[in-house]
Amino acid sequence: MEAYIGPQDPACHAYGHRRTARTEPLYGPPGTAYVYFTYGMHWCLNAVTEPPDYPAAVLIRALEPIAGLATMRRRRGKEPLCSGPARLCEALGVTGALNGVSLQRGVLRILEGTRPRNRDIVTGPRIGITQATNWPLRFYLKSSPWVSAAR
DNA sequence: CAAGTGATTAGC
DNA sequence: CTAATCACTTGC
Repeated sequence: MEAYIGPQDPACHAYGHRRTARTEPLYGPPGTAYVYFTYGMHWCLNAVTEPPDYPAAVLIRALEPIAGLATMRRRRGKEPLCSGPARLCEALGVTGALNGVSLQRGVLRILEGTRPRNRDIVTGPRIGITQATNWPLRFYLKSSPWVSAAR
């Protein structure tokens, strides 16, 4: 995942408190989905992280597909299934219809699971951005094949 | 490496 | 209104 840490982050969609129709969900409560459409064809899923009116979120870049593999394969049509922010949205069927919904209750939820040990979490520069390119706000598991396939 | 693709945004 | 940009993926 990658953090987009708010008004002072030039790579954040809400940089400088930019508040438009698109960025509105970022100003909602933590646990809100922020789903945006980019490059004319891809959806990307974020989870809002800060209290209302402080627009910050994390972009989900990869996950380990555990259940519903057949459905994911049908939606994606190819591998990898969930390595990459737009791939994972396609595999999970996430679209703009879920923009602004709660990720704590509803059809799309982020559950509390087994937390990785801190020493297994690695940081690095965020991918694919043109601003603040070397801020170490990408967090991932070094030994995870799913994130390595996410570039 | 470049193309595809269209919403979003800033700037007239 | 116009034009530039874009937190990506795929196929050369």
